[in-house]
Amino acid sequence: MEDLLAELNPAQREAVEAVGGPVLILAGPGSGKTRVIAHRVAYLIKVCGVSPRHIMAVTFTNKAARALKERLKGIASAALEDLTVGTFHAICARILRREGRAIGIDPGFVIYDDSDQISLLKRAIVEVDLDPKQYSASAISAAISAAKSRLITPQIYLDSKQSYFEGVVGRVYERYQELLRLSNALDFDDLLLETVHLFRQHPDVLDRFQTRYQHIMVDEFQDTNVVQYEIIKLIAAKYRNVCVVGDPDQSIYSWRFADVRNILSFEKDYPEAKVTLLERNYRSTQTILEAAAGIISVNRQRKPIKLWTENETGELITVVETYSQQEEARFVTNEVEKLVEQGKASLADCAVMYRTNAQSRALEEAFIRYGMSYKLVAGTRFYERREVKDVVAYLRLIQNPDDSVSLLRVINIPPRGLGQKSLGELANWAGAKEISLYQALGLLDSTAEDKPALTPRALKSMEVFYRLMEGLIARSQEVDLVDLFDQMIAKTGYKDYLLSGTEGEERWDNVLELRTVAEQYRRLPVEEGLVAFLEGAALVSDVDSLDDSVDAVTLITLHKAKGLEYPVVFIVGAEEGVLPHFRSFDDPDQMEEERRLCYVGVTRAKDKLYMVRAYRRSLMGGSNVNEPSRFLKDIPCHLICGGELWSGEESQVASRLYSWDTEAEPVLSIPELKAGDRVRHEQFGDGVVIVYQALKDDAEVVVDFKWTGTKKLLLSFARLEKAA
DNA sequence: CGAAAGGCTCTTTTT
DNA sequence: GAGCCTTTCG
Repeated sequence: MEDLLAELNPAQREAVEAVGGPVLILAGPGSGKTRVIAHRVAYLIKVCGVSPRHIMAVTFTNKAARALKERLKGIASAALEDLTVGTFHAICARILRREGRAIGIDPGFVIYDDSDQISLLKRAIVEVDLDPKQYSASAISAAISAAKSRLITPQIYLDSKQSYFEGVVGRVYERYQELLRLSNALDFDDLLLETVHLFRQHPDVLDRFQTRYQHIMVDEFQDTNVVQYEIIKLIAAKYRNVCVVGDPDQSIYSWRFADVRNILSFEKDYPEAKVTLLERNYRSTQTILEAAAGIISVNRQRKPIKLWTENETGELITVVETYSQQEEARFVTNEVEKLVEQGKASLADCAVMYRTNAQSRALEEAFIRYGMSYKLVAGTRFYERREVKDVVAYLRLIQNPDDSVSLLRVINIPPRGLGQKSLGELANWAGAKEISLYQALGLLDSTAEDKPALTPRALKSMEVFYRLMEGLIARSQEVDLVDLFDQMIAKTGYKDYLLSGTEGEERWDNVLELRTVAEQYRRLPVEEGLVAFLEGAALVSDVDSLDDSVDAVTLITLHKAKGLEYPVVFIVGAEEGVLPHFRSFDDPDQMEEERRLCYVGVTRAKDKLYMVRAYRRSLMGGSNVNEPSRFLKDIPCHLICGGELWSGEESQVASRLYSWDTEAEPVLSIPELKAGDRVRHEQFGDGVVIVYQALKDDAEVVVDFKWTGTKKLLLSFARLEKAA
């Protein structure tokens, strides 16, 4: 047990040993925070003799939860099955499955993701007689989510409405919750919110959890919201052994209603809290750390944490400007190739980070063309693909037939002749009776008095569908998850349906991949397996599926990169409008968050950092010329390497190192040209101008060269001569 | 009713 | 540029 502490520095040690009472750990990037959490749990178990079942550790992602458990296996061999480790959402889902009945939640509830939520909201909007064209479901969704994140129920919302729009939101919110209840479904926010309701309304239940979880730890505390903090406060109220770990400088989820002020609240709610600072960085070079400090120090509102390291100075930061996003991507692949050839890094050592998902496209194309393997974290997420959602919807329906979003999704897939009209009629009929759609289907042949106005054909079709589902539900009691999966596919004819459509093979492969996931749940009792499988499908994040064993370059958003580290990091799109994103221009608080986001990216790098920008970038169809990111200017000059220009090896597109001293671009003689002119290039030979586009002080031309094909060139750099 | 085509809007970050 | 929605035609 001594060696548990021997590997730690004094500050880390202090944090590990402070197991009685509240603790606030402010941990800078790379300061061994994950290590501290793991050692703290091990210390509780091995040294303090605390049973694992009395410990709860909340992580930000499922992957972090797995990593923590993995790490613990190495340190503490005790029985870890009883240890509670997971995200807030996963832990709350579990609590509600066991105890939700007390507040009227059926344990078979399904979890609605964003798109499920949007479809249900659209229905709610229509049902409260509002025009869905006038009110966007996503705007209302954001408002509702904001309300839920502040523990505001529809009643409270309506009672305190201050504007017409809030009145609208309130009405939709109210109906939306009713529809959720009818579908026996909870959305992401509900998982948290209902847990609070459960605890508040049933002190006896809360007491059981308080007694169970005598030690609580929360990672990434700066990114918790008010509801999450409330859950922690409720459970920790009895023993007050609560340890939160966070870094205000890495708070990047305020748009998801995370509230850094929770850190201040913590100090107020637990005045006796011990505060520990972890400031020694073990990850990055001096150079990288200094650059990070330069960037973050501009923020006004922050607790000064001063990071230091004994690591070596390391290499300078490479700041590069390329011509376009394609060139940017090519620069990255070229550079990675070079690093690999020189034996400086493996593919897996390298990560490319960007602000928006849309940026991944150009990168992906370059990697494919270059033949370099990469792993994209996200893209069209697996569970968001149409075919995967269809299959999941069928399975959800088997588990919980009341799930109306899933029912509407699949009732006409494959086509069963049930269009909007019939389904609208069914929905109205069910709505009037306040029953779920599935219940309505079950009543179709039995009700004598009021029948929905359906054509005999539609009626017949619905009955067939109902019997199909009844059959599958019956089967689900007898067979295991994989058998159920196969029978569902067979009985619904989904395979043939998929294969007859476009990209059928590819889509079918995805279904098979989903089946492979289902196999992991095969040994569980059927019902349990189905629930676990569906819960997994609802709560996975992209980072969770990041496979460390594959040798490939990682492409990832800055947000998702939080908590990760790589020897080599490329931050691309270092431009005004991209990073910082233009949506944050008019709000200083948001701008500070963009800066933190940049800081998070920079501090992911261990040895070598590249900051890349494109002179020209196409966004939403159009093409923009952006200034370099303001964050680049906050990196001290002496940390940036100057020297060679970067230009693509295949095309002579103008690219150059961004230089701070010379804002003015080198002035070369620019020949006056127009489309159709004959030109000569030193290297490419003779050609004809196809496209001429004037820019501010320059022009972009596309030239068709006789020998080398079409090239896009920037006039000021291309040294084109006008030929006679 | 359903498939296909055309028009529309909205594009930040995600458990 | 993409997905979603509506319209149109078979």
